[in-house]
Amino acid sequence: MSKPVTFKEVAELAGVSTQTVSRVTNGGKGVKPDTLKRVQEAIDELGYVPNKGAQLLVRKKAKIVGVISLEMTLQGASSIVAGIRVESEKAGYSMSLTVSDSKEENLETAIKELKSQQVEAILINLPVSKEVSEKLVEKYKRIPFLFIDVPSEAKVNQVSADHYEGARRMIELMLAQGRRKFALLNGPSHSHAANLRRQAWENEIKKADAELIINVEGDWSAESGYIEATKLLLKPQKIDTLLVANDQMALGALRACNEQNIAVPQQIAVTGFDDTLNSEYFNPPLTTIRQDFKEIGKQAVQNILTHLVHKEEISKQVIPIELIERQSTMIVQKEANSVKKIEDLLQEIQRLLPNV
Amino acid sequence: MSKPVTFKEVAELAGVSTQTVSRVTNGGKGVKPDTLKRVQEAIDELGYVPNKGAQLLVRKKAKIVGVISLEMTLQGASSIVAGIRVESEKAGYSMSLTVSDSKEENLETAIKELKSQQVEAILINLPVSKEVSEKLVEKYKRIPFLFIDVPSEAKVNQVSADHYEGARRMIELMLAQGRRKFALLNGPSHSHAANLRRQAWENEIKKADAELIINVEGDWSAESGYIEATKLLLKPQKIDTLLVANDQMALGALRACNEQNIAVPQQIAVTGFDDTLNSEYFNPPLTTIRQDFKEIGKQAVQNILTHLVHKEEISKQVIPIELIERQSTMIVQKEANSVKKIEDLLQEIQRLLPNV
DNA sequence: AGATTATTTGTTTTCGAAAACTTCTAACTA
DNA sequence: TAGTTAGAAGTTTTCGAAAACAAATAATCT
Repeated sequence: MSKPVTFKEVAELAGVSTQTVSRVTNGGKGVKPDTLKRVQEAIDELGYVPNKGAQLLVRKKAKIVGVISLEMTLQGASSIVAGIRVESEKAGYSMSLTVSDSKEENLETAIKELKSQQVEAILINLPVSKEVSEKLVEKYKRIPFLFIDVPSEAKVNQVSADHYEGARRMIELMLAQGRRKFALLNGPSHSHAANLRRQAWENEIKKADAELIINVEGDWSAESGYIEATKLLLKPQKIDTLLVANDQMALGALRACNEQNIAVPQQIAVTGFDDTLNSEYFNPPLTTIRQDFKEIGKQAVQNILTHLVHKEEISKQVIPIELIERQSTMIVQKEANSVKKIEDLLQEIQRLLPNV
Repeated sequence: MSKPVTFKEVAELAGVSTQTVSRVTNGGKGVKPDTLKRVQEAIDELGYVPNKGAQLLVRKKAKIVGVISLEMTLQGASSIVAGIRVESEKAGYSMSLTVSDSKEENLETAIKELKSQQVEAILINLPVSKEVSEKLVEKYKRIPFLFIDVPSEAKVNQVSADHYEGARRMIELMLAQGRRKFALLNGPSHSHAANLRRQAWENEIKKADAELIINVEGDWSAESGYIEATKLLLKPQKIDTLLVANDQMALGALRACNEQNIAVPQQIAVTGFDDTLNSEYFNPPLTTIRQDFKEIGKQAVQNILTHLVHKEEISKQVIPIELIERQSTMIVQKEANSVKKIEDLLQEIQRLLPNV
């Protein structure tokens, strides 16, 4: 039942030497069409597949890129990894994925795991500080690293989305709409991306001499968005804009607004960040910043592979973002069907009257 | 810069034989504490990591489970894989992940890739028909398979959520609320899970002698939910319940209702399926069926590993589901703050009046 | 003490595939 | 026609780690 088919069995069945089998599995160069066909048939017949371990052992180049990522249930992380996978395959590389968190100890375990697979490079897709990133590069200098969303000051290969510019463009739009009273719902402060967004917002608010009324922090989850938004909406100080650091928290925030009968965007505008698959269908659809996750993954692979060949300087790349304006901030819309809406509202009032 | 450190260098540095190094890396049984320490230091000093390829080659057992999954950007798929990963690790196995779609040709490529890594078993986490699943098991009989969400008639190892029962419980709840006019927004018909849910709904509607007014199909995405729901809401026949086959489509459907000023749940109740992370924060929060994805992954691993040892009969397991009732279907709530709500509605009407 | 048993370490062989090298045959050139 | 060359296939060696086997040393028992 077990015992995988090997080389020799194929060679025997086809009546050739093992080396000829090897030639066939590696493209069939220098093998007569006749023999090639015979060997191919033997391979199919026996269901032979070359043993990766043996190949890995004997070849100097493994053609594998290693990836260390956050838990893949997170939207952004998994999209980036998907981009990496596709681009690696295009380049003739396979991808080996390890899941870890940002704890240095776990990161090192993950690196060792990948090293043991003889990967040619390691892409790190989780929040890492400047210090840790530089330390890792120094410690494992036999293998090139590339970091996604590491502080730009870090002297390491990196690809990042333009968080600062994205956040800046968002608040620029809000200011242009005449909004002045801001609440910020930031990401966790250990995240570099979250800090950039926060900085952009704080700087722009100061520059515009607008009011930063509330400044809180969630953990990226819809739940935390809901909890924090609920709390801040209950405070006496009134705001006109709620800037949220990602779409999931924004979903929770929208829910909180709805529960407290606060009209979005009429009373408060709410914005997100990421443009996840669903934010177009939130109630109301969410104004947000699109990060092209797949592009980030793609560039990460391309950069590290050229680095493997040319071994140049440190490469730092920033992927542009895009502002997506939707109804959660659109105030100046003509409401063509207002009559119908008023009718509906009256109906709703009628329904509620018995309760009073 | 490249050239990984090997065995011998460590042995030389520590002044022992290579076999002793091997003993140390494998737990250090039967090595004097003194020697062990010396070898460990040499390992750390050189940054030695055993070559997985060589290990794979020489050991008969690889201790790897292979997983073939849909693109990981999908909520459910990635949660299942996360469950598999955690459980494999607990059992001392590593997990090798390959992404594929349901095309037989791509599936076979994925299987070969995993076989080449000497995996001990293959878990398939994507929709596969009875025929294809049985064919694969027959063709690759040297390696045990387990399918997640394959038709239960298929004579293969399987773990599935109880889709039929989940859908049945959902419509049972709706009928108990006195709802009679149903619209179904199903998943794609090539999906086994989608078919089970549809069957449950159709059967129960017939049994209860309720009306099945509309019956359409989406592709699981929020976008398709929005498009299909918009179309069906514009039809002249009125419905009181919209059963949607997953949460993402339900999100799109909720958006469609909102755009057309249809109150959920007062005018139409909307239900989902899956209980994704966010559906608790939809507007309104979504009544849905919770599938415990991590549990599915966990059971899949446990079943296939016991199968490896005992090699018994085919194992078929069904994971129970849970009905989560939220506001998208709750009609009988006391509206304590009706006065406040009416005030808000009047305000909204005032705002709209200039447009008329 | 002598013999038996454990403990610790070393030596040899093995795994499967491919690279490096070799041999054989057929084709082409002068 | 002999000699050179290219194409096709075979043989040998190699990769790194671990298993199988063997030996040497230390510990225990009678």
